[in-house]
Amino acid sequence: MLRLMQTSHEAVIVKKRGRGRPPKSADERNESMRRGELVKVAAQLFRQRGFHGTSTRDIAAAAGMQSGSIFYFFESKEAILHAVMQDGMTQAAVSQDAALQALGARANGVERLSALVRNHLQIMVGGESDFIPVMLYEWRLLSDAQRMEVSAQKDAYEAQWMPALQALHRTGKLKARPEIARLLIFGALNWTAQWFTEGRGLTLDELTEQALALFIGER
Amino acid sequence: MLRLMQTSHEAVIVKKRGRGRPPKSADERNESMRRGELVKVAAQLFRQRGFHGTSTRDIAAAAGMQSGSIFYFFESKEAILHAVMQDGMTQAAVSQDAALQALGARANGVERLSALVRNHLQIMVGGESDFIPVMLYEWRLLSDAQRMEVSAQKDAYEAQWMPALQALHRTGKLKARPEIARLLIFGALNWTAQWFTEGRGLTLDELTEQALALFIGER
DNA sequence: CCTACCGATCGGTAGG
DNA sequence: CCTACCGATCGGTAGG
Repeated sequence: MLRLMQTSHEAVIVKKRGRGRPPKSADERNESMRRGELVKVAAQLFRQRGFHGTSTRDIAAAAGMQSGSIFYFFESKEAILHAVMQDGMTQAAVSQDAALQALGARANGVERLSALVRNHLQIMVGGESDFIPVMLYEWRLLSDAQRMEVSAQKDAYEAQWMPALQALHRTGKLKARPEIARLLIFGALNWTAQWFTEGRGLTLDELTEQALALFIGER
Repeated sequence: MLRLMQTSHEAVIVKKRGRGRPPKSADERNESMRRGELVKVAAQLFRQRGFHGTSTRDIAAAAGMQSGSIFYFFESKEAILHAVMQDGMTQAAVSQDAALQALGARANGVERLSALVRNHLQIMVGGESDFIPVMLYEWRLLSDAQRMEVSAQKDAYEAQWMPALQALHRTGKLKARPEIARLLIFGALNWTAQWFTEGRGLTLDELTEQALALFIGER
């Protein structure tokens, strides 16, 4: 796990595939690609069957590997779950940043909340990503240290909702306290993963519209 | 599983512990009590550690039995989960009926929704029952037949919300369509199991108040 | 209900 | 990355 590198003046301990060093060689590029594929198929399986309902053999087979090979890329099954959640939160943050950027600085509270709700629903039920649903429903399986890491990403993601909610509260369109509203709203949106199927009676835009109507009485 | 009883004129097949026959003898009373205890401790463990995170040995130990003895009462681990959900829905329905009865017939939409929200939150986070949280988060682990049975109970429970939501929609206090509002509202309330801890900053009544404020702009 | 046990599966590892 | 394998755990059962 640790590699000892001898330089002219000192001994330096470098973590394999550590954060600070971008992949360089062709080998390393391939390795990180395969790793990413594993995370992706694991996310799909975890979403469909749950973490405990998916064996490491299932993941390996779905990625076209032998069962033991997974542990060349991850030190444990739990580490795969952690990676799924980290990648998912990173994706979600990127997507949310883009949605807010597209709005411009002069957007009002209704427009901002509308964009945030729409983006979050897209992630939850849009079928493009399995990461967030897994994160939400397998949360407790992480170790304390892992949970703290992902929590930090989640907190940053959710914090971006507060300006919009506070603005809406000030103008009287949101009657609940912004902090509590945030928690209840995320509940309502996250739960859609349980019942919403795209194209069955309700489109994503209509769902967004109904959610806005429920929370602030307009869209 | 089946017991053959010989009467004077015919052979009758009677299901052991079938629905139609209430327990009679002292043995049967004890047996159904022990069964109920098992369901209760299983609900606690399932809520804390999840279905897959709980072994049948854990359940047996918590009930003061040997590991094999559980299968005298239940034919499988899955059957215990099913029983947890059935008992939970039955409890929830009783509690909800009582809450609605207490209101009287002249209650308006706001009062009705308020009572329903308060009762549901009480079940979710009140600490008295572990059944509903288990039901909501381990839903997909049931077999199709089991899920259909519990679904019927759940549908009846949720149907009782519709008159209140429709009345509020008519008077313009609820802006979203009642059917979609119901789904989003249950999401918001069910999700509280993830973040709400009684007595930490927010009481159950305050939470009810905030939820009502969010959904219909008043309490 | 208990005792004693089985077969299957699972996460993970050594060595290449 | 693969092969070959291990120890632990698990749901469930036979027989009393």
